Amino acid sequence: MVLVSNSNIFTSYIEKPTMFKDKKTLTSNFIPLKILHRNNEINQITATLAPALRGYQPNNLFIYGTCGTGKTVVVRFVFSQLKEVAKSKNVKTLYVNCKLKKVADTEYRLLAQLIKELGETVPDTGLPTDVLYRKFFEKVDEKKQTVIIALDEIDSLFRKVGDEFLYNLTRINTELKKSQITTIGITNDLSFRDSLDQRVKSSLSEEEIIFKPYDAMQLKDILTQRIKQGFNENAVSADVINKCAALAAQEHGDARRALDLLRVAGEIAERSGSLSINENHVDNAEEKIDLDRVTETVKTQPKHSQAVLHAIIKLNNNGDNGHSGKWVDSRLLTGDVFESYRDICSKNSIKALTQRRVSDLISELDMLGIITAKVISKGRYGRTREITLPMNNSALENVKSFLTNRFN
DNA sequence: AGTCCACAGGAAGGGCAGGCGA
DNA sequence: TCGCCTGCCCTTCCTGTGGACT
Repeated sequence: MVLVSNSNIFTSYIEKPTMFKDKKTLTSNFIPLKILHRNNEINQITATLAPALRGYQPNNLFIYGTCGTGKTVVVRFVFSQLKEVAKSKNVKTLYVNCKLKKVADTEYRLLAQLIKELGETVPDTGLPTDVLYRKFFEKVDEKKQTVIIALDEIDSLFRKVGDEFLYNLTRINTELKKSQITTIGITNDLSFRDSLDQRVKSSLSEEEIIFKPYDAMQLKDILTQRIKQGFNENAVSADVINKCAALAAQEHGDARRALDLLRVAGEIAERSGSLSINENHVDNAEEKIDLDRVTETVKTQPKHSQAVLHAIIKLNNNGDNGHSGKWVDSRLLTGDVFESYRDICSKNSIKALTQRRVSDLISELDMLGIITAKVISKGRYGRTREITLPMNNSALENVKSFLTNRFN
């Protein structure tokens, strides 16, 4: 073995000048001291939760708003403020993201997570759910207190396990002797409320707040605020801020997207040896974010999902769906994808799943945004899904080369 | 108006891995 | 060790569906 140099391989990285002052301020989970353009929403949530400080039970609250409209950051900000004042007032706040896989994506895991937040641990599996409910009740009811639970991305848990857990949570107060619980549901899905059971709907939506998307000017303000904390002076020009804000405004006023663009553009610029960001870096960042998202999602999918996607890409490439029926066109349909998938499985000595299961895998790929699958009817030639690939060329090439290496 | 197709998608349940308490 | 519980992934069985065709 030959040592190239005596100095540590990371020395040059540490010594290199950087444009970042504090990179964590450019991430979406950073809570700034002042939240811009959300005064009304903060005031409404504060007014809803304030009775807890006088020992009354606050109303349950439902918060709606598309991605990156500040719902989570506002709730966490209000919680942090509440905690400051409520130190001796027996108010406890719990925040759980129901979309976090293996953390709170089932009724059992959600309860386990809530119990953990209250300072006790339960096994990851093995206990009956009613035992967990009892443990949770006991822990909450240990002393006179108001517990406020924020359930972020509550719709994804609902889709998986139904609304029984919401019903239980909203009815829990009748079981408690000393304490009381308030639930805050947070969701991106504006139609979610309609899918709830009437009894859950009425008790959970005692108060409702809708977060509107940010416009380009508001996004500019938010970026400017974060740039002051996150970047050195002169690292980001006004043109770059405008561009990031405009791109994110096109994406339904998504502040998270704007911050990601800025941070990734900064990383790209720094790697190319620059100490400031230009508009090209932002373009590259936009492409990189999409590319990373798609390829990372594909790489983490189970083997059969990857095989289904491989089948779709292969058929899409051929421009020929291979079906021989009367209905002749170039659209990809479930039946053709299933045939191609079976072919891939047999070539790779994998036991193929049933069409019913493959149908679910296609739905899952659709939900992840990797493909789009629309149910169509072809009259007497049946009902099926029409599948298309919305990926851009570079993402498609990346995914294709990964899947070609993986399967024969 | 009735028939027919090719699925979609709901419901029920099997099999497996893993934890807990007796 | 055993019985019972869980989550997860999957199959089997079934009903429902929209629109072209007869």
